[in-house]
Amino acid sequence: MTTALIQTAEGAFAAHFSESGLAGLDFPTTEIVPRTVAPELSAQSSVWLRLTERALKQALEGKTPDELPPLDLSAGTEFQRRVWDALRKVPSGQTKSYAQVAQSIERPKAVRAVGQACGANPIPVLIPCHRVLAAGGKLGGFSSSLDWKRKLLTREGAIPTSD
DNA sequence: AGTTCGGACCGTT
DNA sequence: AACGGTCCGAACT
Repeated sequence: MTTALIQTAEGAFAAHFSESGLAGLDFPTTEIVPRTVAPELSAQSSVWLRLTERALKQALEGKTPDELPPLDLSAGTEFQRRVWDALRKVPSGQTKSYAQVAQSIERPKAVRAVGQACGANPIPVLIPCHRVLAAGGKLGGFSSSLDWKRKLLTREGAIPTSD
């Protein structure tokens, strides 16, 4: 699993690639990244990196990425992958509640579990866990800072009702 | 209107 | 067995 940094206007994201695709994406950290020699990226990984970089930048502008790298979600459980798939179907500018997501995957009562699965999302931004709000249009939670959730939503034109 | 409380519910560790 | 990025209704302020 190799890691590469992606510079954006918002800071440096870390992208993790496995043999089968993009497996993780981390929000910029304030920590100083140790200056190690970048391991060589396989030819394939560098292609994926370009795709990731492009997609990420588009997403940060609130646009829908025109192409994503292959995603490696094999680390997730069946339930989680189902949630993540459902998230990917929520278009930019729109939002769903945790309950709505639960219904869309045929588990209407697994509301809190959906919340958990969102928090376990290894590829935020590209898998839009931020588009899931609490009932009544309230912001709800976010593993990384809520500021990110707000920022992403406003960029997409989905105005989280106050708060 | 807004807030707080208490249960019910389900997947993960 | 305990914990969540929840939800809903009831009972408050």
